[in-house]
Amino acid sequence: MPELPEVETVRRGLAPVLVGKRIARVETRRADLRFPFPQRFRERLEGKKIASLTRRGKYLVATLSSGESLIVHLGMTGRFTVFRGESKATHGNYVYETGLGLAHDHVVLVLEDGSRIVYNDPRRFGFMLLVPRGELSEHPLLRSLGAEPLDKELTAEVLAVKARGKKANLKSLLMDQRIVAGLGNIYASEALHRAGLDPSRSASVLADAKGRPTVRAQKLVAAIRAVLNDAIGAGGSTLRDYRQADGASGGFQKSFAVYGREGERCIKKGCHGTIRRRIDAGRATFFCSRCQR
DNA sequence: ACTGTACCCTGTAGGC
DNA sequence: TGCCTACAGGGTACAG
Repeated sequence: MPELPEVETVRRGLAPVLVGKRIARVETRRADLRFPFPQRFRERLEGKKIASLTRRGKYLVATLSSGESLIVHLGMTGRFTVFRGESKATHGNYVYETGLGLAHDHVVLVLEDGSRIVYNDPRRFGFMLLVPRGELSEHPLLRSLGAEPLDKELTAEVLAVKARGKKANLKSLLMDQRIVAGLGNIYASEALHRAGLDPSRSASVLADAKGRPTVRAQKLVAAIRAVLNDAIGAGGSTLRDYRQADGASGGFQKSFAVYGREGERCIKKGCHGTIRRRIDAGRATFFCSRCQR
């Protein structure tokens, strides 16, 4: 579910509630998510202040006053919802009764101001880890992450260097978190459509014989940035599970050019192609066979 | 060193 | 209605 725009939207929703606040109490409703919770998980969070909430790729990183950082990945269906002290709150179709909780409410952070931050995750592909702050950048999960697409570090040059000599196709390249951090199945398809590139083309078209970036690489970097920024502006994309921290749906699914639009007309000006769906590396890929080359 | 497949888990949609 | 299959935003562990 959550790719970079969704994680960033959740971060922006949580930050005003969490940053500068102290965690009074932690409830865990089971022993594990994707991985077991860290040793003494609750004790290591309770009484600590949250100094900052940042994002790296699809990871959320909360820095604690104890010197440790809480790393969270939302997996496919992870969701944070904020409840500000009400005994009963309704957000869209999501109803939460304090103290009871819904199925799959796995973790509750109770802040000293009474706010409750509930982590819900039906499929449990998400996880939470605690890492000493100094070891954050060397942590195996974060260490190998590629360029942050909205920062300057993602350039056509970087993409060309990483794509050189690769057999993988463009879609797989964009999905590879070691190359670019934060793109998933939706935004890889959407970015390739914006760039006019066929997802099944070899990634090697991004570099010339000397390893210099091609025009295609420049177009692709611009398309990645644009689609991610547009999606963040719309509060992310809601297909089924994803919600913002206040329970609201995202809006970018209304602007998909290709994702989920199999059989429909291409919306690109002057192109009257039909959107196709294909399985690539086990994942559904959507594209226009006419304007994506 | 790379690549494709199976798998983790639950819910939902569609065909029969 | 119910049963069965396929599929879903994630990543990883393998086998080849």
